[in-house]
Amino acid sequence: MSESGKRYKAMVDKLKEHNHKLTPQRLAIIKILSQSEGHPSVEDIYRELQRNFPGISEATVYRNILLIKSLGEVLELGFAGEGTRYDGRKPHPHPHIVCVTCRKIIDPDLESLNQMTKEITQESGFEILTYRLDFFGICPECCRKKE
Amino acid sequence: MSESGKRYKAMVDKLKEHNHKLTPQRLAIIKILSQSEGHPSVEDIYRELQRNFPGISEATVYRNILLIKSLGEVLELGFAGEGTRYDGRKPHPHPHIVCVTCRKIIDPDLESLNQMTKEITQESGFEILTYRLDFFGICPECCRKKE
DNA sequence: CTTTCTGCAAAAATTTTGCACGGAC
DNA sequence: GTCCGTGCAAAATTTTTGCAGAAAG
Repeated sequence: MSESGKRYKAMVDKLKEHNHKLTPQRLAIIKILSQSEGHPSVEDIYRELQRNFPGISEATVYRNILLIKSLGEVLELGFAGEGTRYDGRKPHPHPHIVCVTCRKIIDPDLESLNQMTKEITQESGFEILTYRLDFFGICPECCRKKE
Repeated sequence: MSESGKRYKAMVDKLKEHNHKLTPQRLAIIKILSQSEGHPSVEDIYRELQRNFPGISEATVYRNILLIKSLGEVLELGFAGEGTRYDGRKPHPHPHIVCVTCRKIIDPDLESLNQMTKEITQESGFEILTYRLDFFGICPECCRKKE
């Protein structure tokens, strides 16, 4: 099964497990979340849905994302200056690299992260629950085009 | 001179350098930005200002923060779920630790960061321009209260 | 004096909520 | 049949914009 297929199934299972109904709108939303590589906004998801659900309401998108978020199946990414965006493919915290030119987002592996979390815990005395790490830069493709 | 005094002066200089007028409202806003340790929101700044400027407008706060941001003298921190917050004391990127209980934000020192940026550059081929790193957890004070 | 800045109010833009109907189970 | 979920509209937020008058330089 494809990666997005697995994510879709995991979300459906989580909904069933918590006795939430599987409405067509709800399923369509999790399908988009499980497939979108571009970290879509509510507005993106709403527009995408309108192709198959002409009468769908924005409130439905907001309410379902709220629900899916409460189940821990989507990662919410607030950016200053633009609306909140969502990652349903990898719902657990992970670093991103965002190309400021083409807005592409890549998920790198980072050895140093566990080390860093330890350092933070020791220095601050906080009980660290989660984190958010984004690098912003220009991707190799856009670097080439610049010249 | 105090740290906040230096920041205040740096912001005033930057305003002069770019031929922006030094209105009382503007000066009051940069004074708050240079002194606030709590990473205030626009709303926080607006309320604070009302003590000395009863008739001040929210639009003035928004417009001035936009200006100061364009001069690179304040760091904008967008969080999903709550409004944008600002750091005028350290306008260049640095890590934060956010207490999810009392919303306090503190600035830790982190040795591992340069190392990490190198790792990212090598792995991704991106030209890294900036980053954003926030840890979320429960601060020592709130940990204690919980029990 | 000139140009920018401010306050006010209206307008956008974004997210939440109340309510009655409809559909999943 | 029973609830939960949806669509719609209104409300609550948050941020931006237009304009006339005020004030900094």
